[in-house]
Amino acid sequence: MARRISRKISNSTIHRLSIYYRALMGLEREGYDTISSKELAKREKLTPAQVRKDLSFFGSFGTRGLGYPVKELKQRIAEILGLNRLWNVAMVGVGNVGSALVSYKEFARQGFIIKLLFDNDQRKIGSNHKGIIISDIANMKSQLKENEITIVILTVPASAAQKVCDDIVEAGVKAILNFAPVSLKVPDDVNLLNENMAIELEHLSFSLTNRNMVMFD
Amino acid sequence: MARRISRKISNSTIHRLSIYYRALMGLEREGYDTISSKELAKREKLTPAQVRKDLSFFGSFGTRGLGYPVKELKQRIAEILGLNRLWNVAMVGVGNVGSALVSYKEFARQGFIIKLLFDNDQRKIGSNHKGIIISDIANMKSQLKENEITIVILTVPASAAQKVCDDIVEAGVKAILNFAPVSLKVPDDVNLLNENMAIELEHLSFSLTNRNMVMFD
DNA sequence: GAATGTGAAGGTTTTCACAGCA
DNA sequence: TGCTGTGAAAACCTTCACATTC
Repeated sequence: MARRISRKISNSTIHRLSIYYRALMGLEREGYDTISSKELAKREKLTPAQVRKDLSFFGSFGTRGLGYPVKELKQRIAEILGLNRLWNVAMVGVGNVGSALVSYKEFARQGFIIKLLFDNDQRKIGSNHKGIIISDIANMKSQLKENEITIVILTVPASAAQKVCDDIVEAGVKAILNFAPVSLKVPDDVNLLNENMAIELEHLSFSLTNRNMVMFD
Repeated sequence: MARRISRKISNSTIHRLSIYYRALMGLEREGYDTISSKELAKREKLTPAQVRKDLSFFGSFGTRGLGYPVKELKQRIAEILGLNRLWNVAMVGVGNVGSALVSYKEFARQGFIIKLLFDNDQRKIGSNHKGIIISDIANMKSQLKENEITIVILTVPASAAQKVCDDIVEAGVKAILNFAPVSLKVPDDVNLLNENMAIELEHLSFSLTNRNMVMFD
């Protein structure tokens, strides 16, 4: 029986779990059977203690003196992250970003299956995009329910995002990945994550601009 | 004269600066002249103390009893983030993700101008993509230098990423936004940020899977 | 009165360091 | 011996609370 998690796991730990998972996929391909926290940390530019602490929240997967079994640890992290199953995903807004993400291989590889596409542009509705017919956003609510969609990727313009988001919430969806550059209001039981690629670039421009942080006064 | 920053600013603070910046753009459009930390925090689901503390690292921009002047604060944050100028950006790898990002409006709006596109696919090289000719990746190093590119967005397949990254570093570029799902090695003076949209989805699937975190043993 | 700016307190995350086990 | 697992310490980040200013 899977052990329940008894404390709040930090976002950083969850994020690193995804990083370990990818590293383990690579290690498996490279033929490793076991991996030490030291080596795993080195590859991902973390500390060995960090790796061990992160994993220890979920159980004891390693062997003292040896390290962690690559295949089993990978499988165990997949379980923790919920990747040992398929997730029905819908994409709302099939513009630039949306249409690129439909064919983003990394999603399908981890079990995120894009089942439905929605847009409000009459020219797009009914057309086939990478094997999926684009539906009218007017029918979204019922279709999200019928198709048991559990995750929505929101890629509509900022101005439309809150209204569309409200409909998604009303359809009972509890997880939204929002690409619109706007802060959305959702009930407490809905998981909303914001993704904004411009913000990452801004982080880079900050670093370049403030390259020499010198003591001044 | 711009005050130099005397301590290490945390990544979370930098990230929130981008959030404040977007909020201030909205407030300006809505006609606000001043905004209190309380109101700004409410809009972005933060605490007033957090807002004030973040801003205080960079100076005193507010007026006691009144709040912060929207226009000036926005301008000041733009300076801090390095958004009061243009950045020459190159995109390396014009596949699904890359080609979508070329027309991502949010980049140009913040001054990130995509000047060059590179790919290694002979069928793509020479073709015009949204007004930019796709160049042969074989000529990348010299062209990055000639065009004074300061930021590179890397959207090549994982298997090619490290080699391409090495060339980018050799061309003297100090900031890379990497979309390949692989951990890249760069020298200490190069700013590397990883962006992986699947990891965000995995965070959501973790939350859905571990929805009821119950004390157990 | 209202809201900033900021030391100090409180909380969270990371790192240390070592006991315990293969 | 080598490496995990983990309390305790250290570092870091957020919130509190209040003196200060408009």
